[in-house]
Amino acid sequence: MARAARAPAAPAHLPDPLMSVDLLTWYAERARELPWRGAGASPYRSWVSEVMLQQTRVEVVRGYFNRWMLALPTVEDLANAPLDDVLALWSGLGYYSRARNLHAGAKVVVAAGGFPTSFEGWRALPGVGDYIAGAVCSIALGLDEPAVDGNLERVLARVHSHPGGRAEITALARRLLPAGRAGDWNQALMDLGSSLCGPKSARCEECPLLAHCGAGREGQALEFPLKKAKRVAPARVAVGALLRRGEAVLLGRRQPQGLFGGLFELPGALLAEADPAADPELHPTDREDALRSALALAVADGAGLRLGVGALRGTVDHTLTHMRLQLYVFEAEVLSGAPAARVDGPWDTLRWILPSERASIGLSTLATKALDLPLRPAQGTLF
DNA sequence: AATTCGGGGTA
DNA sequence: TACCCAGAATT
Repeated sequence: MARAARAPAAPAHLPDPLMSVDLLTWYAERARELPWRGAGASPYRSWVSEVMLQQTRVEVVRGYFNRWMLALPTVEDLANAPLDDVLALWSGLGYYSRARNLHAGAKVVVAAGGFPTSFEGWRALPGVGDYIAGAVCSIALGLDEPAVDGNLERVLARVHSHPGGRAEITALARRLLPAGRAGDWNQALMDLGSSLCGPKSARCEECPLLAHCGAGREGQALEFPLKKAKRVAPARVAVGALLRRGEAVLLGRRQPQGLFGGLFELPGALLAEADPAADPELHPTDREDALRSALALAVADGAGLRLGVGALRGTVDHTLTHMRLQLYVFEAEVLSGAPAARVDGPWDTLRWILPSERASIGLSTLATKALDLPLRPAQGTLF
């Protein structure tokens, strides 16, 4: 259902301040145990965890967070690490600008001689928006700041019978916030949103806020907040070349901004939506020939290599938020030239990568799938 | 205000 | 399939 064109801005229900007492009581008994909570809390750990948790589920983050802290236990370690190492630790987590911004932010913090001590200070760091600034300030610094993520927006929209919207819900959160307990209060609502008050199910009878909740008492919890209609992701076609030199494979490192920025991938190209080879009506044989041509052109242009494109090794289907990708991976050989990145090309570096180096470079899940395409039957995989 | 950024769990 | 997840930056 699309957000109403003239949604009422005012909440249809205002809870009393005692709501926070019931919420904190509930939280004291059943807070989730997480590596960045309790004795594990610090500005650095809180910051890293919040960045990792952006649009990413808690259970996925646990493993990444623990590995990260073993490799980069302090902000100085992060600031001094090469970006390739940082992206290697982030590989598979997605939204790679988060890692690039975190790395850049660590350099800012170290240069400044320490972490910011105010909301505005945190908010000025790259990759830190209103939510993360509020979360770190309330949880790690004890400041009275709201931190409205998807959980807070959903729970508080229901409590107030309000259509939602980050700015308006933040204002409502601020007036309920119990002084001195903002960190616990924010996290309590996050836990509540992840356990009882979900997007598609609300177990209101178990909820400590039911007596305070406008939508819950009306049996209308799932009607709030209003949802926005989203468009379907278009299908796109991409090509990649598998070039081998002994055990090594030639990979390109994408320029450090935009899609998969700073990550390594098979040399190739994302075809334009209007490319004839992307026509779903095209005969498979004609398509393969068109893709071979597109691949040879892309690698000649971006890597300075003249290729002989051979057999289709396989295809990889991969879904991103805003597009569905089908990657065609071709075996290929270098007919002439040496790998050379172009300043304005898609890659800033081209490098022959050995299997043993795989864990030390940034790889998207898409690139990992491409590298893991099976060799000819009974020969295993490449790496 | 919309779009661009990944990937996966869940129904 | 279609959501949507401890969102931020860009246009």
